[in-house]
Amino acid sequence: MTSDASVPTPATARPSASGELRATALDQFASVGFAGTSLQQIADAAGYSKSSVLYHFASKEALLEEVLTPAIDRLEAILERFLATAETVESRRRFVNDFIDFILEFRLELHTFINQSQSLRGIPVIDRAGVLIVRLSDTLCHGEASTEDRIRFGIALGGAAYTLVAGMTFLGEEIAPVDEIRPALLAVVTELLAPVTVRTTPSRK
Amino acid sequence: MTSDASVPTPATARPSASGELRATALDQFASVGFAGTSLQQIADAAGYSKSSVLYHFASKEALLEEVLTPAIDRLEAILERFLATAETVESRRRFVNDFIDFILEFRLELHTFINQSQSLRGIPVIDRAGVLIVRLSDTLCHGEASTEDRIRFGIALGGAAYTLVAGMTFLGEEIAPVDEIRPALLAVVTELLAPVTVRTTPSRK
DNA sequence: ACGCTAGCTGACCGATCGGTCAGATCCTGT
DNA sequence: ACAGGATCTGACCGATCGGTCAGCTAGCGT
Repeated sequence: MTSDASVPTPATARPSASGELRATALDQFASVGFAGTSLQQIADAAGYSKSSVLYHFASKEALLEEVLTPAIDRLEAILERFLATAETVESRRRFVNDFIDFILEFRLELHTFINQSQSLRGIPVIDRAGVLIVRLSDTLCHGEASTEDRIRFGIALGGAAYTLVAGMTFLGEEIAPVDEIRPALLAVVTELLAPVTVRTTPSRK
Repeated sequence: MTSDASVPTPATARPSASGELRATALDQFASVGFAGTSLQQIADAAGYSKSSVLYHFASKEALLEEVLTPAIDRLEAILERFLATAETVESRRRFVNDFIDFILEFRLELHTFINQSQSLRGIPVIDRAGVLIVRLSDTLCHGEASTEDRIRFGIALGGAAYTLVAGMTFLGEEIAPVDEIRPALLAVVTELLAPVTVRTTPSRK
């Protein structure tokens, strides 16, 4: 990906060491937490030495940044796209669809950020994600701070992050396939964020 | 609200050292995580020495157990009460009400458990809570494993835990008072857990 | 006045933390 | 064959981790 321009990169195999380390670190960060994950654990799980991890990434914090950045970029793109067009029932529905795809694709990154942003304040990528979430919330609530609307958004966000990572592992024994989860998740999140069936008009006082 | 009935407890002061330590530890566990919290931090924040913490609690793990146990006991009582009576629309509504009260009263404990149960497996109180959650989920879904119903439950659980602790701190700048949060939370959770029932619309728009 | 105990603390322990550094190994261009 | 950069590693560093222990102090029953 990053380093090898000429080398053919088989999509099936995982030749890149830094990629392997990123993936391993993400698993650990999402399940044990950033503070609870040691560089030694990451190295052992990925089959490298701790020194190798610090060769590829300047520090533990830098590793976190590299791991989370793609997800934040994607979320930012989704928000910008939503803001670029006038809001209609249709555009809001499309936004929710994008959002679901984002959640499903970056569930581990989302879970990591959602559950640890408080304790990781000061790390640039975390702060970036923080203002993004606030913008998202403000956008969906049209600036006016309706407590219930904000709670709807918070529950959809935190609930999805929890359910897809932590909840699935011990609620459903085996994780249901994405094609089964997606429609169910879409239905619930749509209900929370775009209650179109009941009140199609955006709440304006 | 956490009224020690007969003990002469001046509401302003906080006489109990172990109580002070429990409260401080809970704050830290919920915001920085169990692994991310050191005994030193807890001691400093509470104004004691690390040795004092270990005098009152046999170990860091024992401290966690003491901190979480009241919440788990309460949750267990709520479930047993729900199971004790035949299920009706009314009993389910009452259960949701109990559940909301539980979430509001034990938000920090719930958040701590919800977001860290994976990494804390093996600790008795965590495992106890785990089977409780599964029983709750099975009860609400009537055993039949409807993916959407399970997702509804997971989102309500994880979403509430997130919103009331992490979400509120940076979505709404100041935390709204409980009397404002409760009805909103009740509406959203009812919508998620008791979809058959008509939404209790105060419809004040 | 005395001893006893509960509460609390600093000194200390081995283990592990994130991070540095000097090589060892391998791979490629010449 | 050789040079040189990329990759990887073990040894090592100071700091901090959870936990132990002996001792200090204040209050209370006698």
